[in-house]
Amino acid sequence: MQEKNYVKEITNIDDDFAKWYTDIVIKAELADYTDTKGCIVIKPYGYEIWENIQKYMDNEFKKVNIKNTYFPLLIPENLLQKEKDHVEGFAPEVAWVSEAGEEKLEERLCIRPTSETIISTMYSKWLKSYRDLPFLYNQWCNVLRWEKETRPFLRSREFLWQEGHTIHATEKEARDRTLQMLNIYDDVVENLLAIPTVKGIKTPKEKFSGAEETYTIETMMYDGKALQTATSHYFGQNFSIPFNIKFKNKEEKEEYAYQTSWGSSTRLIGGIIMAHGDNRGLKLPPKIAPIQVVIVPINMHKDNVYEKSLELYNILNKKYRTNLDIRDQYTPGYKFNFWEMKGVPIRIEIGPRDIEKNECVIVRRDTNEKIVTKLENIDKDIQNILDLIHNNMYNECKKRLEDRTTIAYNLEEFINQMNTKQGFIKAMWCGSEECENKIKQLTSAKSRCLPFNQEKISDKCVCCGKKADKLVIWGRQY
RNA sequence: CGGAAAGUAGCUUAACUUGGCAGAGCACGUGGUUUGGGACCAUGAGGUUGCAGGUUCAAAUCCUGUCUUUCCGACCA
Repeated sequence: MQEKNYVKEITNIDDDFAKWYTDIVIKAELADYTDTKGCIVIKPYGYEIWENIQKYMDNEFKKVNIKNTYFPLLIPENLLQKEKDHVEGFAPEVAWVSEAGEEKLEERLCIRPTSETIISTMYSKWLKSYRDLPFLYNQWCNVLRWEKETRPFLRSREFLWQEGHTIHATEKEARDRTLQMLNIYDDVVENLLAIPTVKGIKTPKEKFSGAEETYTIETMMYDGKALQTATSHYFGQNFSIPFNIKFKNKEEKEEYAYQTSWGSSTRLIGGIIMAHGDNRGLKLPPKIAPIQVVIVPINMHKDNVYEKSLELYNILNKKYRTNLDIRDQYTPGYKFNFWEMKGVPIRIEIGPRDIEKNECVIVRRDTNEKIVTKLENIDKDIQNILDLIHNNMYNECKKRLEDRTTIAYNLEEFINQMNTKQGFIKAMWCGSEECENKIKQLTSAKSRCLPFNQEKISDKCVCCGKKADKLVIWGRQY
């Protein structure tokens, strides 16, 4: 039984990972290309993954008092100009509306690439007193960035995301909030998506345009490249001063607010595909899989296979997202491959042989293990196996992350390691942007973050050899 | 933005070099037989050869432009 004959029409994951990725996106019906350049349509199976992430994350936000809002898609040009770094960071990829019908607009409107500017403007209007604070708002929306090169979910011109924006009376409260939201993202990525993370702070070169500090959740994909799955920014007063977000404090003095923003996008779906997928196709973490259990009846028209399958479906569907595949035109073998490609965590096979013994066969997507079980135990077994699958998927990724994280003490080692085993490199850094640039130029790897979990592996910068006290995780990125 | 490659039915492609009826496999529709790892028989439908222009009696084929996708690099919360 050869893998090659097993899977048709999907590029081998080790031959061409990029091609494999786009094959999965299309064949598993997550998304499709459209006539609008650089923009994809997210199909029901992909959108349901997003909804499942959204549902969980939104609930976590609400637990920490975040309220949802909706701000305009269009932002007048003058607002964008107010924060210098921010405008410089985004200007090259902003799309403009300059006409409506036959009429040329007096002021151009930018299609939001992110909403700091318009939200800050409104915050400035709304804020009067320290008693009003904090403002804890989020919005689920689309944004547009005129990317030159696009890939489904990972980088498209229009994408869906959530952006949270908060203002606070004190620096400490804002800083705490920045980290609190980062921890929510960390929980989502680890416990919902089963992807281990590296948490840390970005170097000044890599931080968000206009931020004082940017915190990040970094993950490693199948090929060893890094994917930034979410970020949380502490702005200090960088926006509140130009946007005039101020309030009267207890001492009756005017003070500028302290601000945060944090975001995560449909890029998470790209992360799921690339962290977990294999040569049989997509492999979805049980907690966000649109279909958690698929029942494939065998010899459906014989005995009472159909009735038994339907019975089983009715039991399971109360508790799990279940699908009963009664398509008559496909053989069981076809369906096995089809649902594996779609990444469904558990398949149940039920045919005359099983029904005779009051059993069915449970097959795990992650290990391909077949488990025969009594029908009366099915509910309990499914829950256990879904948990096992989640943990196993997490551990597989964790193992890869550990295997492909190496330590480098000098530039020669760094280059050698990055070229032989693409992954993360732990190395000391002196703090200079020149060293970051040099490493980038020589290896195309960038600093991912200064991990919270700092170790002192040496006291010399991996690049220039000068005194260094910061540990940086480096890697090539998506 | 720089370099490269590719666009023919939903998908994979043949015909292109040397201009002369656009052909196949998969997928799809219908009827039937099947069903424990990608079934089979019969039959049917599906095309502005990415788009625009040029050369020619004649263009999928030659020329020019353009659009899109993919890959590599630059850039990029």
